[in-house]
Amino acid sequence: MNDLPTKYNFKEIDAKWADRWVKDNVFNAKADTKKAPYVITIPPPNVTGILHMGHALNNTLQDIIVRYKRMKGDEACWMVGTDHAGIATQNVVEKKLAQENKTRHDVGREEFLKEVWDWKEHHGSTIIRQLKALGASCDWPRERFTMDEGYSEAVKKVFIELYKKDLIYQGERIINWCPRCNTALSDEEAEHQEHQGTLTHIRYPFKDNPTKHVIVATTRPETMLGDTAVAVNPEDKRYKDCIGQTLILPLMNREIKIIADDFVDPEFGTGAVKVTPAHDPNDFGMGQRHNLEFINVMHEDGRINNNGGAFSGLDRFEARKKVVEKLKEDGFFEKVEDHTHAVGHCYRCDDIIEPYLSKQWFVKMEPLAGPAIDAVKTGKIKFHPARWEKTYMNWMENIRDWCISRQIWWGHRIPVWYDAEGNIFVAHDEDEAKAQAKEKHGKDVALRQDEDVLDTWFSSWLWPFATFGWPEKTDDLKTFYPGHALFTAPEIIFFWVARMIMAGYEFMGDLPFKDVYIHGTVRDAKGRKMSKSLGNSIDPLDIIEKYGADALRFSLIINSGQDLYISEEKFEIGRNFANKIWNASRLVMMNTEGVDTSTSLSDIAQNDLDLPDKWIISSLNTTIDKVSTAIESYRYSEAESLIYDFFWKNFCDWYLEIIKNRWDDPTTKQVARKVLEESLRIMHPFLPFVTEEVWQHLKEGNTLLCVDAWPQSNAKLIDQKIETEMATIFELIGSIRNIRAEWNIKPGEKIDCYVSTEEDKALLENNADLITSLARLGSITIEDKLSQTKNVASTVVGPIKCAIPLGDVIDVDKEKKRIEKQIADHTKQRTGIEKRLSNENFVAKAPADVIDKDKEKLKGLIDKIEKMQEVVNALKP
RNA sequence: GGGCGAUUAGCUCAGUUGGUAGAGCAUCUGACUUACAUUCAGAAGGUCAUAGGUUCGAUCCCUGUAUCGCCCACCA
Repeated sequence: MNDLPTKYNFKEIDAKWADRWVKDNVFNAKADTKKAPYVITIPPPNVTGILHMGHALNNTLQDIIVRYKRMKGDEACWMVGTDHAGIATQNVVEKKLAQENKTRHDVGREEFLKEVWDWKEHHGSTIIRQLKALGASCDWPRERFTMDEGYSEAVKKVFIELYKKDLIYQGERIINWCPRCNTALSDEEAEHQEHQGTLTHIRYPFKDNPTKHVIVATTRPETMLGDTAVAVNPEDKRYKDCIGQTLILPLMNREIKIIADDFVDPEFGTGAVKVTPAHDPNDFGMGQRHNLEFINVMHEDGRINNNGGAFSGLDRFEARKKVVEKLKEDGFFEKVEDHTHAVGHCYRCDDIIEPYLSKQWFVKMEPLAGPAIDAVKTGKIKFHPARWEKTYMNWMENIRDWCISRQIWWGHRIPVWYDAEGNIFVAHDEDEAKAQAKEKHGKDVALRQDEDVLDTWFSSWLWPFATFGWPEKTDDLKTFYPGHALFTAPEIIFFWVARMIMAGYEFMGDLPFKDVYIHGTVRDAKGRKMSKSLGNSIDPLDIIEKYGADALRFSLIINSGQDLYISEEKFEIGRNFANKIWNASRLVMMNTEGVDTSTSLSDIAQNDLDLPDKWIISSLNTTIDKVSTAIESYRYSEAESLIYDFFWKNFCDWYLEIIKNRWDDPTTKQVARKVLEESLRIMHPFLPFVTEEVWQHLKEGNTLLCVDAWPQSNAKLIDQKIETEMATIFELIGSIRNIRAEWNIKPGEKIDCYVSTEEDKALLENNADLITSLARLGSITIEDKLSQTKNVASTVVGPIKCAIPLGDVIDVDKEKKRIEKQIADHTKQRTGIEKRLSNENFVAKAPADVIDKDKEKLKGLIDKIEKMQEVVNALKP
């Protein structure tokens, strides 16, 4: 039991623990806990989702903090679940139907929804399984779905509440409409493609003087049939006098006014724009601002309707030709020129999308934004890195109303019913709506429910509290709201983060979380976003298979500064490190069998320890401190570097090498064993699988590491001086090894060292054994003055601490000059700082800690200069 | 067009309150040391994009320029 297998078999280990942790239910938080709760909520992945690198990064970050907090003794709850992802999911099922040559209209709404639910039952938990394989320590029994029963209640309640508060209204808006599919598309579904089109210039004559005209330009001439104004920039001198005058719309003979609007760019085209409020999003905006008439000239299938006069019945492209012909005939045509511009295409049938006027539901956002803005302004909610606050503020301060209705079937159906007269009844269900209608009409009337469903984000924005049972007043809600942190990608700050904050204040009266960590985007080695269509994505599941889940996690995090540029070799660092942990553990365990492990490091340190033991204990405690701080400050890659350096460089490369021939010393055994144990603890959040497996062997299966304690650092065990001294010794040994090779000194031979200060002399003398054994020398002699020989040595360590004579290599004069230059630099600094400290202005204004720091620096500089001066004085050629 | 970033070794990036530039890959040199070759010891490689400014001192703070990128809105 106490031995590790020779081979680190991550596949077996990963699978074993992923399974065991879930089975033992160790990640389930208790609502009736006495511990401090720590709560994060997962950005719910789409039910259609499969784990990609972005997920892997996002969830590893969350897992690190949640495992850390759990070990620290908090009641850690990582709320988990999936999002119904309206459009994405509907697409999957529609595609399936398409294979049978059917559309959703063929099967009908009810049957179609059954199909979607069916799909969800069979395929909806793929990503959950994958998260488990990644090692995510989510609160699995609490898993939710944004369309499960209770959650749907929450969504309805929110809609009704907002409606009652007059914060939800029905209004008109331009949406993307596909005339071929006969459906509305979201902005995400409209693919903009560069398109070689034309810009047709048309003359609009003045009513009072038909010989004069204004020229407008358009890419879609047929829309002129619905024009209700011409707009110019208010600052445009060419048109200043025309503002307010009346034009005659050609072909339709409608009187339209010239209006002034800032939207118009005087530089583009003629500086005059035809305004078609019903067929263009920008014109729609102008239409609202100027109270224009909205004339819809098109049927849903793209044919011109009766508002199009002589052109009614024509298809939109046919009409385009005919309109231009007629304009030419009637003398209103000015010219046509080529024009390349982006045109929206339907993602499904690739047909050109028509901006189309329709009725939609909206949420008034401005009243909700206030508390959410304050929360960030006052620092109650913090972004990490802080710069994202600017992005957030910029959006919040210019917030626009939120269009929440979607013309699809999969989702939360809008809880609105209409009677024959179009009266609106907002209710939880049809019965309640009927009751309302009965009250109004005094009798039973037939109602029909709104066909549309709600935007997916309208359920996601309730995630931090709806998952805990809201609107019921549950124990969960009481314990786990508000939460603590949110981890997500920058592109959904608006869609999701901002809205969750608003919902938190509106419905819970409190913020949903205190910290928002925004991580980078995962890209390929060339900087392109990873995507299926580009074929450049690296599948995290492949990496898990090939390198192990720990390797995936570790490598991702250590690369996670801003955006991550990933190629497969990047995962070697994690694989190598996990392998190193395995083998170092093996070495320690082979040599410490039967050792007493009940004594803590603090107690062991009560004994009179050797320098290397003291050093590794000090270094461990320093690392524990720094890693804890780094995790709590959301600096994960730094935390990993610290762990990596400590474990690999200090523990393995130096400490384990030093003690190689001292395994019979019981104290050393204890120290090595304990340091390994503590190292496993601090490495666990980052590499949970390998550390858990080693732990089981080390502890003979008595406890699980994932629910064991995070180590407490002991300030008494940290000795900065020892750490510096050891660094010096290591540097020296490195040099000696190098020189040995260079000068072909055989192992066991003698070498002379020269030091320049008493301190260094003592350091070397006290550790002569350590140095000779590690440098594989027979012995060293230490002379205390560099000046005693003319031909001093090649390698100088630090600011001339020690030199090794190996012939006529060093030039003492040169060495002297080098140090003198350093002294000069330091002196310059010194006078600079002195000058600053004697400046009354500075002393009066600067904060106390800045002045203290200056003073400290000054003291350090003076020390340094004095020491170096000594060295120079000693250097006599 | 609006907003926000980036520019440091051949590559990918650290560098947190301004004080003599760091890591990992890659390259080269050495080591077969019985935990690990997914190893160990070293070397080489940077006017910190550019031009100014503030400062005794700038990779760091301020301004301009260039190049690259992201988000939002998309131009009749």
